[in-house]
Amino acid sequence: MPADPTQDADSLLSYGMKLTWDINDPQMPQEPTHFDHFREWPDGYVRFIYSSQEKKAQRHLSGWAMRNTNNHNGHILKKSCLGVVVCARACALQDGSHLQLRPAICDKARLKQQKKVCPNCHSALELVPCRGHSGYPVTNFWRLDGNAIFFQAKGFHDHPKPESKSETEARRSSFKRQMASFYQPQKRSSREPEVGSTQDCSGNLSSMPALEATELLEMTGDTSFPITAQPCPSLPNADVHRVTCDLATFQGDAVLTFQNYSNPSVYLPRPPWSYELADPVGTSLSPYPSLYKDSSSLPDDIDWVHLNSLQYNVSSYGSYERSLDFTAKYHGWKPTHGKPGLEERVDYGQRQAVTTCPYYNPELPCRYLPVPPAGARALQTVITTTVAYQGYQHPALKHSNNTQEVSTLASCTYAENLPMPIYPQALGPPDAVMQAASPLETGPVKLPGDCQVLRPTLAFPQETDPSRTDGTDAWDVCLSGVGSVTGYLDRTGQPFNFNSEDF
DNA sequence: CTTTGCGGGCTGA
DNA sequence: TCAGCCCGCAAAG
Repeated sequence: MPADPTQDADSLLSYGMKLTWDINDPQMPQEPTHFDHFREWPDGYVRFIYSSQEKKAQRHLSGWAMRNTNNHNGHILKKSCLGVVVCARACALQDGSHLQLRPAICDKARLKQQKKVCPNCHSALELVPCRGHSGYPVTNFWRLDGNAIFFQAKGFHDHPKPESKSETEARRSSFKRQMASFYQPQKRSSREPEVGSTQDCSGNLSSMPALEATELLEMTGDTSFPITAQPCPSLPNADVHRVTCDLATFQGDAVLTFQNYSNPSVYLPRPPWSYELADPVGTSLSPYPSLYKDSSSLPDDIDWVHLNSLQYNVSSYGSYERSLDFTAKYHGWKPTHGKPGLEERVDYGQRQAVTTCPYYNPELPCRYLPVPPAGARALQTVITTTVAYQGYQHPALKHSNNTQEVSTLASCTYAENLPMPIYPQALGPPDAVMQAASPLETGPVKLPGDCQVLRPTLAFPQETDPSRTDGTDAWDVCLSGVGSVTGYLDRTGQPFNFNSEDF
């Protein structure tokens, strides 16, 4: 492999993170010579510097539903996260996924949106607010300065990703096309090709046939509902690595998510869990083929029942993700939590330590651990170990000879927003980039786009609630088993996100 | 109609 | 003073 400057350890930092600046500085770094690649899903206390020519940066786009917030500073655009809209009953969709709608940005539209019902179970919708910034919504700041657009994010999103804007738009347009074809069947023999031809590798679209279009109309009255809201993992290069999201292969799940949130009118605090890949020994290749279980056998698998309670957002990625979860167990996924404010001081590579909750470990009781002493935090580090998943092929990939796709998925073990500065050399063909992300790598490997595994400490205001200090709630969370844990995990986000970001 | 950005104004720390 | 948030307005799609 030719030398790639971005393989340097310190290149793991975004260009924006390499420089010392704050969005509020009187003087920003002048005339940056390098820019970061646009990140659709920034998460954490990150800074990026985009080219002022970057269209998405110009539009201050984000995958997260960010609304404008007045900070009384005309030079700095501030946006805060609206969270995600979910089914209050957390019903499982046909494919096992859950609704994760994009909150309408406009207040009025959002109120209308919340008055609607889940298209799947007709129960109420619930807005899960973002509280990832010391109890407040995550905020994003944009500042145009010279030839650069400076971006700074504060806080870690403590909820699943909503549909991205592009996904929402794609779904709506697809829905409209489907409607057109549905009511004009004589002109179009089948609407399937319409769905299949959709560019967006989204569960929303791939599962459209799960419900009849007329049914959708009756249930929703408009086109604002995705059939499944969990964005399907797509690959960094949608053209080369497009994978059909085979959600239909996932039938065996009985995940009772969100069961602690049955009242749609109350936004119950969520346990301060986050997940971090703590892989003390897991750098070796996993014996995956022997571990992977076909989805058809899973419901009868007791081990799987246990694993299922540990897994992270099982719904969207189907059996593929279940295998990842299986791997996660073997490689020490740790739920973590933190306290408000601490992350303020943390930058990439210095994310604070986290407390491990051993509930994923069948040998240990499930306990909510209190905030650890600062010293303990200091001992913890971000793990950027590559975990080998390549033994398993996503069902959608089984028919492909492109094993590179598998390694692409398998290698995605890095924190979301893994900073990747954009140097001219780094803008090569995606294939080359992905090859660089071989699971055989022993060190951190950059990935284009956003891959999310490491979850830094989250900040929750309720963590200071005295009623929680005895861990009772945590017991509830843990011992309610599959439901609560995965429910929160669902809300927390997806560790394996492969967002289709343009290259 | 919705999104987006702007800005006035209020509140609490 | 700062941050968060509510509101209304206007432009744009």
